[in-house]
Amino acid sequence: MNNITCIRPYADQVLIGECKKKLQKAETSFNRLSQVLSLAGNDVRMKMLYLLEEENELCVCDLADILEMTIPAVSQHLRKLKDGNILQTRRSGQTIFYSLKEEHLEIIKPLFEHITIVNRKKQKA
Amino acid sequence: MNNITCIRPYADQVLIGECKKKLQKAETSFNRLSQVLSLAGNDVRMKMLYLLEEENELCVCDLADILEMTIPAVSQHLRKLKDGNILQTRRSGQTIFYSLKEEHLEIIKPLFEHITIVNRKKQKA
DNA sequence: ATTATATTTAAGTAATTGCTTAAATAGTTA
DNA sequence: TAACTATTTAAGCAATTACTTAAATATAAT
Repeated sequence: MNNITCIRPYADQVLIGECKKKLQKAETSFNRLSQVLSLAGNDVRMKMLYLLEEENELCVCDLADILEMTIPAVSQHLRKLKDGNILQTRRSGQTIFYSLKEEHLEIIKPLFEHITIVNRKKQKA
Repeated sequence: MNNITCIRPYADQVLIGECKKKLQKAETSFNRLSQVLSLAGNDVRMKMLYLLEEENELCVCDLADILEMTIPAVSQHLRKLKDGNILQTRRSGQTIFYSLKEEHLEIIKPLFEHITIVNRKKQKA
């Protein structure tokens, strides 16, 4: 029962109490936000989201070709994004097209502004 | 050698090529972004960032009290955020204060706009 | 020096992640 | 119906995550 709280006497209990209250009040927001970010916080899924933003919709095969990944691997990432209400699907025959969904778009979209397309000139040493 | 690529003949090779190129050019951005987001995409760390945004700086003990977590647990989260260049430290005696760092602030800060402090009246049913 | 406080580090562990390969679904075409 | 294409699902596994407890550092106070 040692590491659980701090013992320092000068702790600002008022501050701590207020902070706790703030967290409590926004509990739902934190859950939602961190859940969306944990989905976007993966290299592959980040790329998927970016591609879908650019191309509007893509099928599983397209994404597998572009990302040079296995179909099941791609499918499983897409499933997560769909479960997280970030993507939606449209079926056309046997092809399933994925696209960004409205729901969490206001979180996702601004992130793309931080993607800088760098035209680097690779120099062979 | 079956699941690796799609076999469909109607694949738009031009589109796929262009998409690949886009990804390549922004490779560094994707890495940086998804790395920052993976750090923020955790309930505890999201709360830490929010608290530091609100209070400017807090010590490890404060955060442990507020989050009702063990000191080492808090310390280890803080370390990750510091390693990711999201936080910085200031020492005052034996106390170490953590605060948000400039570097990735333009990614982190807009996220807090999605944290709504709801003053919900809990109704007992 | 000794003791106390604040923090970090390390070792261990259960749970989660992201892939792999193989099998199951589902719609299409012959 | 049978064969084919697109996708999902399932099982297995190595790597990572987030915690726990115990020990190590480092500064401060006696």
